[in-house]
Amino acid sequence: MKSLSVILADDHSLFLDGLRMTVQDLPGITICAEARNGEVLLQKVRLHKPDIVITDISMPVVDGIQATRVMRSDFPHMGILALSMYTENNLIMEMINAGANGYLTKNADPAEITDAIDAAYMLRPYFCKTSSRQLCKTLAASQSFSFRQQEPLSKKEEEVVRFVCQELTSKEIALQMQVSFRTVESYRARILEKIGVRGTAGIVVFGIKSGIYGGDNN
Amino acid sequence: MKSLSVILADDHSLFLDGLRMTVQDLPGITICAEARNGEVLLQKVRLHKPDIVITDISMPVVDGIQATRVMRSDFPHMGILALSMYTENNLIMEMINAGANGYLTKNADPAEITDAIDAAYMLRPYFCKTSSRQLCKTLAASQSFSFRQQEPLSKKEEEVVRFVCQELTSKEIALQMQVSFRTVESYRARILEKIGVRGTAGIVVFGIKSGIYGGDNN
DNA sequence: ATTCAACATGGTAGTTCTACGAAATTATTT
DNA sequence: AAATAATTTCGTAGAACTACCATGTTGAAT
Repeated sequence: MKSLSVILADDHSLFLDGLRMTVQDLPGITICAEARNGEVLLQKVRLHKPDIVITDISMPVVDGIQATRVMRSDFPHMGILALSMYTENNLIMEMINAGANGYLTKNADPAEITDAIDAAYMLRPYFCKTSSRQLCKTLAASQSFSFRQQEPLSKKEEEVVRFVCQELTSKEIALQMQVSFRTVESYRARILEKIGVRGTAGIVVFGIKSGIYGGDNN
Repeated sequence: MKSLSVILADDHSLFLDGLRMTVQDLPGITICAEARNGEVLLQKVRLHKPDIVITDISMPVVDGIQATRVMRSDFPHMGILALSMYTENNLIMEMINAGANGYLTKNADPAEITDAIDAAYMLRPYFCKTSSRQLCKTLAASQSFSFRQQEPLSKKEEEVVRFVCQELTSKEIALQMQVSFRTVESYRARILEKIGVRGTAGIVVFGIKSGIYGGDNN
Protein backbone atom coordinates (compact mmCIF):
# COMPACT_ATOMS: atom_id res chain seq x y z
CA MET A 1 0.00 0.00 0.00
CA LYS A 2 1.45 3.28 -1.09
CA SER A 3 2.36 6.09 1.27
CA LEU A 4 0.13 9.15 1.62
CA SER A 5 1.69 12.46 0.63
CA VAL A 6 0.94 15.43 2.87
CA ILE A 7 1.54 19.17 2.73
CA LEU A 8 1.57 21.18 5.97
CA ALA A 9 0.79 24.89 6.26
CA ASP A 10 1.07 27.17 9.29
CA ASP A 11 2.62 30.56 9.85
CA HIS A 12 3.88 29.79 13.36
CA SER A 13 7.22 28.15 12.73
CA LEU A 14 7.51 26.42 16.08
CA PHE A 15 4.07 24.99 15.69
CA LEU A 16 4.85 23.86 12.17
CA ASP A 17 7.90 22.09 13.59
CA GLY A 18 5.75 20.25 16.08
CA LEU A 19 3.25 19.30 13.45
CA ARG A 20 5.97 18.05 11.12
CA MET A 21 7.50 16.03 13.90
CA THR A 22 4.23 14.34 14.75
CA VAL A 23 3.21 13.70 11.17
CA GLN A 24 6.52 12.43 9.82
CA ASP A 25 6.63 9.70 12.43
CA LEU A 26 3.32 8.29 11.30
CA PRO A 27 3.68 5.11 9.25
CA GLY A 28 2.66 5.40 5.60
CA ILE A 29 2.85 9.18 5.55
CA THR A 30 5.31 11.35 3.64
CA ILE A 31 5.54 15.10 3.98
CA CYS A 32 6.23 16.47 0.53
CA ALA A 33 6.16 20.21 1.27
CA GLU A 34 5.43 22.93 3.80
CA ALA A 35 4.11 26.47 3.54
CA ARG A 36 3.93 29.51 5.80
CA ASN A 37 1.04 31.22 4.03
CA GLY A 38 -1.86 30.42 1.77
CA GLU A 39 -0.24 31.63 -1.41
CA VAL A 40 2.80 29.40 -1.06
CA LEU A 41 0.48 26.58 -0.05
CA LEU A 42 -1.40 26.86 -3.34
CA GLN A 43 1.84 26.81 -5.32
CA LYS A 44 3.08 23.72 -3.51
CA VAL A 45 -0.24 21.97 -3.92
CA ARG A 46 -0.25 22.56 -7.68
CA LEU A 47 3.32 21.30 -7.87
CA HIS A 48 3.00 18.17 -5.72
CA LYS A 49 -0.69 17.30 -5.93
CA PRO A 50 -0.63 15.70 -2.47
CA ASP A 51 -3.23 13.33 -1.02
CA ILE A 52 -3.74 15.45 2.06
CA VAL A 53 -3.31 19.08 3.09
CA ILE A 54 -3.24 20.14 6.73
CA THR A 55 -3.59 23.90 7.00
CA ASP A 56 -4.02 26.59 9.59
CA ILE A 57 -7.09 28.79 9.11
CA SER A 58 -5.64 32.22 9.78
CA MET A 59 -2.49 32.83 7.77
CA PRO A 60 -0.96 35.89 6.13
CA VAL A 61 -1.37 36.88 2.47
CA VAL A 62 -4.06 34.28 1.67
CA ASP A 63 -5.92 32.68 4.57
CA GLY A 64 -6.77 29.02 4.91
CA ILE A 65 -10.39 29.49 3.91
CA GLN A 66 -9.64 31.15 0.59
CA ALA A 67 -6.89 28.64 -0.09
CA THR A 68 -9.26 25.78 0.68
CA ARG A 69 -11.86 27.08 -1.75
CA VAL A 70 -9.31 27.13 -4.55
CA MET A 71 -7.86 23.74 -3.65
CA ARG A 72 -11.25 22.11 -3.43
CA SER A 73 -12.30 23.34 -6.86
CA ASP A 74 -8.96 22.37 -8.44
CA PHE A 75 -8.58 19.02 -6.67
CA PRO A 76 -11.94 17.57 -5.65
CA HIS A 77 -10.42 14.36 -4.30
CA MET A 78 -7.74 15.87 -2.09
CA GLY A 79 -8.18 15.58 1.70
CA ILE A 80 -8.11 18.94 3.46
CA LEU A 81 -7.80 19.28 7.23
CA ALA A 82 -8.23 22.62 9.00
CA LEU A 83 -6.25 23.66 12.05
CA SER A 84 -7.04 26.55 14.32
CA MET A 85 -6.19 28.06 17.66
CA TYR A 86 -9.79 28.43 18.69
CA THR A 87 -13.04 26.54 18.58
CA GLU A 88 -14.91 29.10 16.55
CA ASN A 89 -18.04 27.65 15.02
CA ASN A 90 -18.34 30.41 12.44
CA LEU A 91 -14.90 29.70 11.12
CA ILE A 92 -15.34 25.96 11.21
CA MET A 93 -18.50 26.32 9.17
CA GLU A 94 -16.77 28.52 6.66
CA MET A 95 -13.95 26.07 6.37
CA ILE A 96 -16.34 23.19 5.82
CA ASN A 97 -18.25 25.15 3.25
CA ALA A 98 -14.99 26.01 1.54
CA GLY A 99 -14.41 22.29 1.21
CA ALA A 100 -12.44 21.08 4.22
CA ASN A 101 -12.97 17.48 5.34
CA GLY A 102 -12.16 17.98 8.97
CA TYR A 103 -11.16 20.25 11.75
CA LEU A 104 -8.63 20.12 14.58
CA THR A 105 -7.86 22.60 17.34
CA LYS A 106 -4.20 23.24 17.92
CA ASN A 107 -4.21 21.57 21.28
CA ALA A 108 -5.54 18.36 19.79
CA ASP A 109 -3.91 15.16 20.92
CA PRO A 110 -1.30 13.91 18.43
CA ALA A 111 -3.24 10.65 18.24
CA GLU A 112 -6.20 12.55 16.86
CA ILE A 113 -4.11 13.69 13.93
CA THR A 114 -3.69 10.14 12.72
CA ASP A 115 -7.42 9.56 12.87
CA ALA A 116 -8.06 12.83 11.09
CA ILE A 117 -5.62 12.02 8.28
CA ASP A 118 -7.18 8.61 7.76
CA ALA A 119 -10.64 10.12 7.64
CA ALA A 120 -9.55 12.90 5.32
CA TYR A 121 -7.98 10.43 2.90
CA MET A 122 -11.30 8.63 2.67
CA LEU A 123 -12.92 12.07 2.28
CA ARG A 124 -14.86 11.26 5.40
CA PRO A 125 -15.51 14.19 7.75
CA TYR A 126 -13.55 14.34 11.00
CA PHE A 127 -13.80 16.68 13.98
CA CYS A 128 -11.68 16.67 17.07
CA LYS A 129 -13.24 16.08 20.46
CA THR A 130 -13.00 19.68 21.58
CA SER A 131 -14.93 21.03 18.65
CA SER A 132 -17.44 18.29 18.03
CA ARG A 133 -19.83 18.88 20.90
CA GLN A 134 -20.54 22.52 20.13
CA LEU A 135 -20.39 21.93 16.42
CA CYS A 136 -22.97 19.18 16.48
CA LYS A 137 -25.42 21.55 18.08
CA THR A 138 -24.81 24.08 15.36
CA LEU A 139 -25.07 21.46 12.66
CA ALA A 140 -28.28 20.17 14.13
CA ALA A 141 -29.69 23.68 14.17
CA SER A 142 -29.02 24.16 10.46
CA GLN A 143 -30.93 21.40 8.78
CA SER A 144 -29.07 18.64 6.96
CA PHE A 145 -25.89 19.83 5.28
CA SER A 146 -26.63 23.23 3.86
CA PHE A 147 -24.97 25.25 6.60
CA ARG A 148 -25.74 28.92 6.65
CA GLN A 149 -22.25 30.14 6.05
CA GLN A 150 -20.71 33.19 7.60
CA GLU A 151 -21.55 36.18 5.42
CA PRO A 152 -18.27 37.81 4.47
CA LEU A 153 -17.53 41.28 5.83
CA SER A 154 -16.80 44.17 3.48
CA LYS A 155 -13.41 45.92 3.63
CA LYS A 156 -14.85 48.80 5.63
CA GLU A 157 -16.62 46.46 7.98
CA GLU A 158 -13.37 44.64 8.67
CA GLU A 159 -11.74 47.98 9.26
CA VAL A 160 -14.40 48.81 11.82
CA VAL A 161 -13.85 45.46 13.53
CA ARG A 162 -10.17 46.29 13.86
CA PHE A 163 -10.89 49.74 15.28
CA VAL A 164 -13.45 48.39 17.73
CA CYS A 165 -10.86 45.90 18.96
CA GLN A 166 -8.50 48.83 19.46
CA GLU A 167 -10.99 50.28 21.93
CA LEU A 168 -12.08 53.20 19.79
CA THR A 169 -15.60 54.60 20.10
CA SER A 170 -17.77 55.04 17.04
CA LYS A 171 -17.03 58.74 17.05
CA GLU A 172 -13.30 58.14 16.99
CA ILE A 173 -13.59 55.49 14.32
CA ALA A 174 -15.57 57.98 12.23
CA LEU A 175 -12.67 60.40 12.45
CA GLN A 176 -10.16 57.75 11.38
CA MET A 177 -12.31 56.65 8.47
CA GLN A 178 -13.45 60.10 7.43
CA VAL A 179 -17.12 59.25 7.57
CA SER A 180 -20.02 60.30 9.74
CA PHE A 181 -20.25 58.59 13.11
CA ARG A 182 -23.78 57.51 12.28
CA THR A 183 -22.33 55.59 9.37
CA VAL A 184 -19.94 53.82 11.68
CA GLU A 185 -22.87 52.82 13.84
CA SER A 186 -24.56 51.35 10.81
CA TYR A 187 -21.44 49.37 10.07
CA ARG A 188 -21.50 48.05 13.59
CA ALA A 189 -25.12 47.07 13.23
CA ARG A 190 -24.40 45.19 10.02
CA ILE A 191 -21.39 43.48 11.56
CA LEU A 192 -23.49 42.32 14.50
CA GLU A 193 -26.05 40.96 12.11
CA LYS A 194 -23.57 39.24 9.80
CA ILE A 195 -21.54 37.48 12.45
CA GLY A 196 -24.54 36.87 14.66
CA VAL A 197 -23.39 38.27 17.98
CA ARG A 198 -24.89 40.64 20.47
CA GLY A 199 -22.58 43.52 21.17
CA THR A 200 -19.17 45.07 21.30
CA ALA A 201 -17.90 42.04 23.19
CA GLY A 202 -18.97 39.74 20.39
CA ILE A 203 -17.28 41.89 17.78
CA VAL A 204 -14.00 41.78 19.66
CA VAL A 205 -14.14 38.02 20.25
CA PHE A 206 -14.81 37.54 16.56
CA GLY A 207 -12.08 40.00 15.59
CA ILE A 208 -9.45 38.18 17.58
CA LYS A 209 -10.51 34.62 16.84
CA SER A 210 -10.88 35.26 13.12
CA GLY A 211 -7.44 36.83 12.98
CA ILE A 212 -8.71 40.22 11.80
CA TYR A 213 -7.21 41.73 14.93
CA GLY A 214 -4.27 40.69 17.05
CA GLY A 215 -1.99 37.74 16.63
CA ASP A 216 0.90 38.93 14.53
CA ASN A 217 -0.16 42.09 12.76
CA ASN A 218 -0.88 45.36 14.51
CA MET B 1 32.22 23.66 28.75
CA LYS B 2 29.29 21.92 30.32
CA SER B 3 25.90 21.59 28.70
CA LEU B 4 22.98 23.75 29.82
CA SER B 5 19.97 21.90 31.23
CA VAL B 6 16.55 23.13 30.20
CA ILE B 7 12.96 22.43 31.20
CA LEU B 8 10.13 23.22 28.77
CA ALA B 9 6.53 23.94 29.72
CA ASP B 10 3.50 24.43 27.48
CA ASP B 11 0.01 23.01 27.49
CA HIS B 12 -0.28 22.74 23.70
CA SER B 13 1.30 19.41 22.93
CA LEU B 14 2.03 20.09 19.27
CA PHE B 15 3.67 23.34 20.17
CA LEU B 16 5.68 21.66 22.89
CA ASP B 17 6.85 19.15 20.28
CA GLY B 18 8.05 21.95 18.05
CA LEU B 19 9.80 23.67 20.88
CA ARG B 20 11.50 20.47 21.97
CA MET B 21 12.62 19.80 18.44
CA THR B 22 14.17 23.22 18.05
CA VAL B 23 15.80 23.26 21.45
CA GLN B 24 17.22 19.74 21.46
CA ASP B 25 19.13 20.41 18.25
CA LEU B 26 20.95 23.35 19.79
CA PRO B 27 24.57 22.54 20.71
CA GLY B 28 25.34 22.51 24.41
CA ILE B 29 21.71 22.20 25.48
CA THR B 30 20.04 19.26 27.19
CA ILE B 31 16.33 19.01 27.86
CA CYS B 32 15.90 17.38 31.23
CA ALA B 33 12.13 17.56 31.59
CA GLU B 34 8.86 18.88 30.20
CA ALA B 35 5.59 19.98 31.79
CA ARG B 36 2.06 20.67 30.60
CA ASN B 37 1.03 22.92 33.46
CA GLY B 38 2.57 25.15 36.12
CA GLU B 39 2.21 22.68 38.95
CA VAL B 40 4.10 19.91 37.20
CA LEU B 41 6.64 22.51 36.10
CA LEU B 42 7.37 23.41 39.72
CA GLN B 43 7.80 19.74 40.66
CA LYS B 44 10.20 19.13 37.80
CA VAL B 45 12.16 22.27 38.59
CA ARG B 46 12.64 21.24 42.22
CA LEU B 47 13.73 17.79 41.10
CA HIS B 48 16.15 18.74 38.33
CA LYS B 49 17.23 22.27 39.27
CA PRO B 50 17.83 23.20 35.61
CA ASP B 51 19.84 26.15 34.32
CA ILE B 52 16.97 27.42 32.19
CA VAL B 53 13.19 27.18 32.13
CA ILE B 54 11.16 28.07 29.04
CA THR B 55 7.50 28.40 29.93
CA ASP B 56 4.22 29.43 28.40
CA ILE B 57 2.40 32.20 30.27
CA SER B 58 -1.15 30.88 30.23
CA MET B 59 -1.35 27.30 31.41
CA PRO B 60 -3.92 25.31 33.37
CA VAL B 61 -3.84 24.68 37.13
CA VAL B 62 -0.99 27.11 37.86
CA ASP B 63 -0.16 29.74 35.25
CA GLY B 64 3.30 30.75 34.12
CA ILE B 65 3.32 33.94 36.14
CA GLN B 66 2.60 32.29 39.47
CA ALA B 67 5.05 29.52 38.67
CA THR B 68 7.71 32.09 37.80
CA ARG B 69 7.25 33.90 41.10
CA VAL B 70 7.86 30.69 43.01
CA MET B 71 10.77 29.61 40.85
CA ARG B 72 12.47 32.97 41.10
CA SER B 73 12.28 33.04 44.88
CA ASP B 74 13.47 29.43 45.19
CA PHE B 75 16.17 29.62 42.51
CA PRO B 76 17.47 33.17 42.07
CA HIS B 77 20.11 32.17 39.53
CA MET B 78 17.92 30.14 37.20
CA GLY B 79 17.18 31.59 33.75
CA ILE B 80 13.46 31.92 33.04
CA LEU B 81 12.08 32.62 29.56
CA ALA B 82 8.42 33.42 28.98
CA LEU B 83 6.47 32.32 25.92
CA SER B 84 3.12 33.63 24.84
CA MET B 85 0.70 33.68 21.96
CA TYR B 86 0.23 37.41 22.06
CA THR B 87 2.25 40.56 22.50
CA GLU B 88 0.44 41.73 25.59
CA ASN B 89 2.40 44.38 27.43
CA ASN B 90 0.48 43.89 30.65
CA LEU B 91 1.36 40.22 30.75
CA ILE B 92 4.96 40.79 29.75
CA MET B 93 5.30 43.29 32.57
CA GLU B 94 3.80 40.88 35.05
CA MET B 95 6.10 38.15 33.87
CA ILE B 96 9.14 40.37 34.23
CA ASN B 97 8.04 41.47 37.65
CA ALA B 98 7.54 37.84 38.59
CA GLY B 99 11.17 37.29 37.72
CA ALA B 100 11.42 36.24 34.07
CA ASN B 101 14.57 37.14 32.19
CA GLY B 102 13.08 37.33 28.76
CA TYR B 103 10.07 37.06 26.56
CA LEU B 104 9.30 35.40 23.24
CA THR B 105 6.11 35.36 21.21
CA LYS B 106 5.15 31.97 19.86
CA ASN B 107 5.84 32.94 16.29
CA ALA B 108 9.41 33.90 17.13
CA ASP B 109 12.08 32.71 14.76
CA PRO B 110 13.83 29.55 16.02
CA ALA B 111 17.10 31.46 15.80
CA GLU B 112 15.80 33.89 18.40
CA ILE B 113 15.41 31.06 20.86
CA THR B 114 19.14 30.41 20.87
CA ASP B 115 19.84 34.06 21.57
CA ALA B 116 17.23 34.11 24.29
CA ILE B 117 18.65 31.02 26.01
CA ASP B 118 22.15 32.47 25.95
CA ALA B 119 20.90 35.72 27.39
CA ALA B 120 18.82 33.97 30.03
CA TYR B 121 21.78 31.87 31.15
CA MET B 122 23.74 35.06 31.75
CA LEU B 123 20.63 36.40 33.49
CA ARG B 124 20.64 39.14 30.91
CA PRO B 125 17.23 40.34 29.72
CA TYR B 126 16.08 39.31 26.24
CA PHE B 127 13.03 40.31 24.22
CA CYS B 128 12.08 39.11 20.79
CA LYS B 129 11.80 41.56 17.93
CA THR B 130 8.03 41.54 17.84
CA SER B 131 7.63 42.56 21.43
CA SER B 132 10.54 44.91 21.88
CA ARG B 133 9.28 47.94 20.01
CA GLN B 134 6.02 48.30 21.91
CA LEU B 135 7.60 47.20 25.14
CA CYS B 136 10.34 49.82 24.99
CA LYS B 137 7.71 52.50 24.78
CA THR B 138 5.98 51.11 27.83
CA LEU B 139 9.25 50.77 29.68
CA ALA B 140 10.21 54.31 28.78
CA ALA B 141 6.87 55.56 30.02
CA SER B 142 7.34 53.92 33.42
CA GLN B 143 10.51 55.49 34.75
CA SER B 144 13.64 53.36 35.23
CA PHE B 145 12.93 49.77 36.16
CA SER B 146 10.11 49.90 38.66
CA PHE B 147 7.34 48.89 36.27
CA ARG B 148 3.85 49.54 37.46
CA GLN B 149 2.68 45.99 37.40
CA GLN B 150 -0.74 44.81 36.44
CA GLU B 151 -2.94 44.95 39.51
CA PRO B 152 -4.36 41.49 40.02
CA LEU B 153 -8.10 41.01 39.57
CA SER B 154 -10.22 39.54 42.35
CA LYS B 155 -12.11 36.29 41.80
CA LYS B 156 -15.36 38.12 41.16
CA GLU B 157 -13.71 40.51 38.78
CA GLU B 158 -12.30 37.64 36.77
CA GLU B 159 -15.74 36.10 36.72
CA VAL B 160 -17.14 39.32 35.30
CA VAL B 161 -14.43 39.38 32.64
CA ARG B 162 -15.46 35.90 31.58
CA PHE B 163 -19.14 36.83 31.41
CA VAL B 164 -18.43 40.00 29.48
CA CYS B 165 -16.48 37.96 26.94
CA GLN B 166 -19.52 35.69 26.65
CA GLU B 167 -21.50 38.69 25.45
CA LEU B 168 -23.65 39.02 28.54
CA THR B 169 -24.93 42.43 29.59
CA SER B 170 -24.44 43.70 33.12
CA LYS B 171 -28.03 42.85 33.94
CA GLU B 172 -27.58 39.26 32.82
CA ILE B 173 -24.29 38.95 34.65
CA ALA B 174 -26.01 40.22 37.80
CA LEU B 175 -28.52 37.38 37.49
CA GLN B 176 -25.76 34.80 37.08
CA MET B 177 -23.83 36.15 40.04
CA GLN B 178 -26.81 36.83 42.28
CA VAL B 179 -25.92 40.46 42.88
CA SER B 180 -27.41 43.78 41.92
CA PHE B 181 -26.67 44.94 38.41
CA ARG B 182 -25.23 48.14 39.84
CA THR B 183 -22.64 46.05 41.61
CA VAL B 184 -21.69 44.42 38.34
CA GLU B 185 -21.20 47.84 36.84
CA SER B 186 -18.91 48.74 39.69
CA TYR B 187 -16.90 45.60 38.99
CA ARG B 188 -16.63 46.63 35.39
CA ALA B 189 -15.44 50.08 36.42
CA ARG B 190 -12.76 48.61 38.65
CA ILE B 191 -11.68 46.18 35.95
CA LEU B 192 -11.30 49.04 33.46
CA GLU B 193 -9.22 50.92 35.97
CA LYS B 194 -7.02 47.99 36.93
CA ILE B 195 -6.17 46.81 33.46
CA GLY B 196 -6.08 50.32 32.07
CA VAL B 197 -8.43 50.06 29.12
CA ARG B 198 -11.37 52.08 27.94
CA GLY B 199 -14.41 49.93 27.45
CA THR B 200 -16.05 46.61 26.81
CA ALA B 201 -13.70 46.06 23.89
CA GLY B 202 -10.67 46.42 26.14
CA ILE B 203 -12.08 43.98 28.68
CA VAL B 204 -12.62 41.35 26.00
CA VAL B 205 -9.18 41.80 24.46
CA PHE B 206 -7.66 41.45 27.89
CA GLY B 207 -9.85 38.46 28.73
CA ILE B 208 -8.77 36.54 25.68
CA LYS B 209 -5.12 37.49 25.66
CA SER B 210 -4.68 36.82 29.35
CA GLY B 211 -6.27 33.42 29.01
CA ILE B 212 -9.14 34.18 31.38
CA TYR B 213 -11.50 33.52 28.50
CA GLY B 214 -11.18 31.38 25.42
CA GLY B 215 -8.39 29.08 24.42
CA ASP B 216 -9.26 25.73 25.91
CA ASN B 217 -11.66 26.35 28.76
CA ASN B 218 -14.72 28.52 27.96
C1' DA C 1 -7.14 47.78 68.97
C1' DT C 2 -6.62 50.69 65.41
C1' DT C 3 -5.46 52.04 61.01
C1' DC C 4 -5.27 51.23 56.33
C1' DA C 5 -6.21 49.06 52.09
C1' DA C 6 -8.97 46.43 49.24
C1' DC C 7 -13.60 44.57 48.36
C1' DA C 8 -18.57 44.82 47.79
C1' DT C 9 -22.42 47.62 47.40
C1' DG C 10 -25.10 51.31 45.41
C1' DG C 11 -26.72 56.41 43.36
C1' DT C 12 -26.74 60.08 39.59
C1' DA C 13 -25.57 62.02 35.26
C1' DG C 14 -23.83 61.77 30.94
C1' DT C 15 -21.93 59.01 26.99
C1' DT C 16 -21.95 55.34 23.93
C1' DC C 17 -24.21 51.59 21.74
C1' DT C 18 -28.24 48.91 19.71
C1' DA C 19 -32.79 48.23 17.38
C1' DC C 20 -35.67 49.53 13.85
C1' DG C 21 -36.46 52.20 10.03
C1' DA C 22 -35.50 54.58 5.74
C1' DA C 23 -33.27 57.11 1.82
C1' DA C 24 -29.55 57.96 -1.51
C1' DT C 25 -25.58 56.19 -3.75
C1' DT C 26 -22.67 52.98 -5.81
C1' DA C 27 -21.52 48.08 -7.72
C1' DT C 28 -23.13 43.80 -10.00
C1' DT C 29 -25.85 41.06 -12.65
C1' DT C 30 -28.91 40.09 -16.30
C1' DA D 1 -30.32 49.69 -19.51
C1' DA D 2 -32.90 47.85 -15.91
C1' DA D 3 -32.98 45.30 -11.97
C1' DT D 4 -30.87 43.76 -7.91
C1' DA D 5 -27.82 43.87 -4.41
C1' DA D 6 -24.56 46.06 -1.48
C1' DT D 7 -22.83 50.28 0.52
C1' DT D 8 -23.20 54.76 2.64
C1' DT D 9 -25.92 58.05 4.77
C1' DC D 10 -29.15 59.64 8.50
C1' DG D 11 -33.13 59.80 12.50
C1' DT D 12 -35.21 58.53 17.01
C1' DA D 13 -35.95 55.94 21.19
C1' DG D 14 -34.35 53.08 24.49
C1' DA D 15 -30.86 50.00 26.47
C1' DA D 16 -26.29 49.49 28.08
C1' DC D 17 -22.12 51.35 29.65
C1' DT D 18 -18.78 54.72 31.98
C1' DA D 19 -17.31 58.41 35.25
C1' DC D 20 -17.46 60.16 39.63
C1' DC D 21 -18.66 59.67 44.17
C1' DA D 22 -20.08 57.58 48.69
C1' DT D 23 -20.84 53.87 52.30
C1' DG D 24 -20.37 49.62 54.89
C1' DT D 25 -17.43 45.32 55.37
C1' DT D 26 -13.54 42.60 55.68
C1' DG D 27 -8.82 41.38 56.40
C1' DA D 28 -4.25 42.37 57.03
C1' DA D 29 -0.61 45.29 59.14
C1' DT D 30 1.12 48.04 62.99
